Amino acid sequence: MEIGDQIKARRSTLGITQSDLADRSGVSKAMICDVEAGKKNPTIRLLGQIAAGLDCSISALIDADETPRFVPERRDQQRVLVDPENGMERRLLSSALIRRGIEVIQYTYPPGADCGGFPPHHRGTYETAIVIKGQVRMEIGSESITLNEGDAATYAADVVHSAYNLGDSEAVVVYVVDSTRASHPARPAQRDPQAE
Amino acid sequence: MEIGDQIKARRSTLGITQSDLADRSGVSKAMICDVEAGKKNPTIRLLGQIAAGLDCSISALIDADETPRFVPERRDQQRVLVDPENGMERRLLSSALIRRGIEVIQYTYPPGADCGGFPPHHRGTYETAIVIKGQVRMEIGSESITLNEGDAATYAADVVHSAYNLGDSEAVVVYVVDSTRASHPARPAQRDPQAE
DNA sequence: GCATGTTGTTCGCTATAGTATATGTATCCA
DNA sequence: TGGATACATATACTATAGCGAACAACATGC
Repeated sequence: MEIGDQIKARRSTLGITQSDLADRSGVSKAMICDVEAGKKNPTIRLLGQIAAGLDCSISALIDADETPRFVPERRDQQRVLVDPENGMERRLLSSALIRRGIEVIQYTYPPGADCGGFPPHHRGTYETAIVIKGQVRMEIGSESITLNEGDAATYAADVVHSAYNLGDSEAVVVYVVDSTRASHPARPAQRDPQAE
Repeated sequence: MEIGDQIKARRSTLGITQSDLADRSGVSKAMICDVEAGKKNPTIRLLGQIAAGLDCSISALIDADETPRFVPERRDQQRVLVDPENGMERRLLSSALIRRGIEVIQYTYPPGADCGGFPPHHRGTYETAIVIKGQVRMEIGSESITLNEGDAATYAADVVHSAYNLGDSEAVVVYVVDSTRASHPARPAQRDPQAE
């Protein structure tokens, strides 16, 4: 979906005309028309004005994607990975949001398992870890913290980070990985400079 | 943080010079210099070239924010809301990501409680619901689905949506709300058109 | 019919984005 | 003292972003 189409789509859902948008954004009517038609290559400043007029972010206009509106993810249909070494289980809970740069993953750590560490993600990646069950020790770069059931933590994941099950029963942790602003974005984020 | 500073910061973390970036992006050296210094108002196309040269998305350059690198969120320190009417509990698990447009919230539904519905979020908002415990019936717009423990679902949350605890014990659901591309973005997303 | 809007498009014109090239200025190394 | 490298700045030029205003297409009305 092209950026002009995105503007046009948002404008029509708001039920406003090009003239209205011109007034609200302070951008000339002619410019609105040309940008929607893909005839002009707007500056970032102008795009910011248009986005403001549309009550949305510039990113929303740039990163247009067609995420399906409803995606059930039954437990028995989830993508599961089990480490044969230590029995650690990894479940992907949100495949639909991956293209938007967000992952939701559930880890189940067997009791006493040494689950190794994760290599650093790209710069700008953040994670939220939520301990659903058990007690885990997390090492994030130089930080180190013990989380009990119900605890959570959010951290920059661009360093080596790891979790260890401290308890004598299995531990369950849900991770929300936000790479929406990371280097080497997961999703195809660049729009091609259209030829003139 | 200004967009030029963001480019400069990412460039230096990559350890490349302005000339290198000019080569990698196909943008003139002089332009790189001026954009970094905030003296030019780049077009979206040029910004795309620069972003490609920096291996990141345009959004990453625009939505610069300083999210703290480590935020523990102990259960007894979490922001909690309890509905006196039906005993429903709401816990905010990730306050640090809110400014990035992502919320992680845990709901605890008492058995048999009618927990009402949620009004539609803004267009472009998506949610992932993960049933940690119990059995809930979810109504999302015209869709309707029963989720058991371990099930998850991702859906566009720009329609009325609600969850009902079907079981005879409490149900726990974790919601990941992604409004990174929504209208009326939660975070201050527009950059001010800087005066020339 | 022909006024009167309303929405979208095209037409000049001016300001400026963007280029290549040259110059200045540090710093570091020989 | 010279010569590399990395960054900043200045100049002259071309392409085009962005504007106001006129224009077309399609409705409505009387």
